[in-house]
Order: sequence, then C-alpha cells, then structure tokens
Amino acid sequence: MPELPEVETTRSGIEPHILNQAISGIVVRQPKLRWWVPETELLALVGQRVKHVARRGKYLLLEADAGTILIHLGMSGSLRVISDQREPLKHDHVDILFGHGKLLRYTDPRRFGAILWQPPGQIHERISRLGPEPLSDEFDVDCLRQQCKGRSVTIKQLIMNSHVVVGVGNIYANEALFHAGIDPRRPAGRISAKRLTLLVEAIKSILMAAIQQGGTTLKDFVDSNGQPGYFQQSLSVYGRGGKPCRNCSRPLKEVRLGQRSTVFCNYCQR
DNA sequence: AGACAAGCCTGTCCGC
DNA sequence: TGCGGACAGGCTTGTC
Repeated sequence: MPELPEVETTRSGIEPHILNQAISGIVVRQPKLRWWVPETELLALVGQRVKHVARRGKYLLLEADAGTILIHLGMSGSLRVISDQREPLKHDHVDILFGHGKLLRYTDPRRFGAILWQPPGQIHERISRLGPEPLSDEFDVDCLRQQCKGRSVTIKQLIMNSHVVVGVGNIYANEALFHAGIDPRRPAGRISAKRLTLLVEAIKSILMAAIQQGGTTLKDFVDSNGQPGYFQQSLSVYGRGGKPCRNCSRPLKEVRLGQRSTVFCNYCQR
C-alpha cells in the first residue's frame, strides 16, 4: 500500500522520464476506478508537454498548460515507465503515451486509486482542503496542537486524518506513535505539547528515512517490476502484534482503532 | 471457503 | 436548528 514515501519515490522516479515530454496519447482500458476516469477531459493534454511532476499528499500531479492530471495510487496502485509496447496485463488500466516512445502505465488491481482532472487555474476539491505536508515547516507542534485541541478522537486516528496532516497512513501512524512513546488510543486533546513535539519529530524522521530507503530500492522506474522495497525495512510495531517490543521485549498489543489494526507496546507507550 | 487487509470518501447520528 | 465531530459502511481483490 503506497504511503507518502512510496508516492514521493514514484514521483521522483518517473519525473526524469516524462518531464518536458509531449503526451502523444492516453489509453483508458478500465475507467472504473474509485471515481470514473474522465477520459474526455484527459485527452485535452494530447500534444502538450508535462511541465511539472508534483505531489500533494498521496496525489501525484502531472501538470500541463491545458490542465493537470491527478493520480492517486489507492492501496494497490503503481505507476511505471515502460519503454516498449508490451502487452498490458489485466490490471493495467491506463497508459499515458509520450512522443519519445515511452509510456506511463497505471496499474491497480483493487481499483481503490483514482485518476482525476483539474482544469488550469483550479484546485481540485479532492486536494483543496488537505492538511499540511508532514515534511514542511508548516507542520509543527503548534499546528498539531491546534488540531488536537478539544478533540476526543484517538491520536492515531487524528494523525491519519488527511485534513490534519497528509500522507500518514496506518503503517507510519503506528510507527510514529511507537517512536514518540504515545499510546495510540489516547484522546488527541489530552496530550501535552512536549509529547506532541516528539510526535511531530517522529512523523518527520520516519517519513524521511522511508523516502531515502525508497529512493535506493526503487530508483529504476523503467521496465522494473515496480515492486516497492520499503516493506522490508525494519518496522518496530506494524505487523508485529504479539511479538516482543524492540525496546522492552514485552509482547506488543494489537487492537482496532477506526477499523484499523493498531499495534503498540502497552508499557513503552503511554 | 471466507475473513481480512488497505486509503479515504460518504452518509448518518450525536450532542452542543 | 445548525454544525462539527465521531464513526460505520463501502468500494475491490489478492492472500492467507
């Protein structure tokens, strides 16, 4: 499941292949993603060059003069640059063809992802009300305190809310809370500023480390299998319910918060 | 075989 | 009554 580090790695991986390249065609084989793929609007980009390859939260933005394509990878989506006309497989839903012969292929078995259209000068509804980027200076302890104030929702659910901060999915929410020593079940409004500072730092450092790792494991975006490698990184708690805490060796506890699996150390996290 | 996992949007309900 | 917050439900399919 792509979280922010993987989306950023995808962005930096495809950028050198498609930046300033002219789009020569767009093929939609399966328009039924999370939302219907706006094929007609997308075709406005044929003949145009990609001027920016950006990211906002977990959305990738391919910007041209006539508009911007927004791509969300959902939980099983991936993008690859293909250098020959190999046969599309079952879950290869969309191709963006380029004049230099390469193509960008969108694959998504579960179709939780999305491809959206943003007209020039507009900001799509899906990204217009997102919270700050976790790695930006805008996301600091004051920002998080403001969001926590008076909220009874658990801190884990709060940091996973994209209106609070973008890009923190289940894996990194679990990991960040472990590193900050905060019990994920704790109501957001009842955490000291000091501990929220630790949480902000944990979120930033874990995401940065994951991006660096993604960068080394995923650097070849042409003709690669596209399988992300960051899962293999040593995670402290995610997927380790019942296993010993890496800090105190007591068994990690697993509960469900907001219908999500939540793993933590009942002793180290308060 | 059937439960489960995931991101994240939408709808509903609750209390102030 | 209106509003935000909390939370359940739904989408999908590969994997266990």
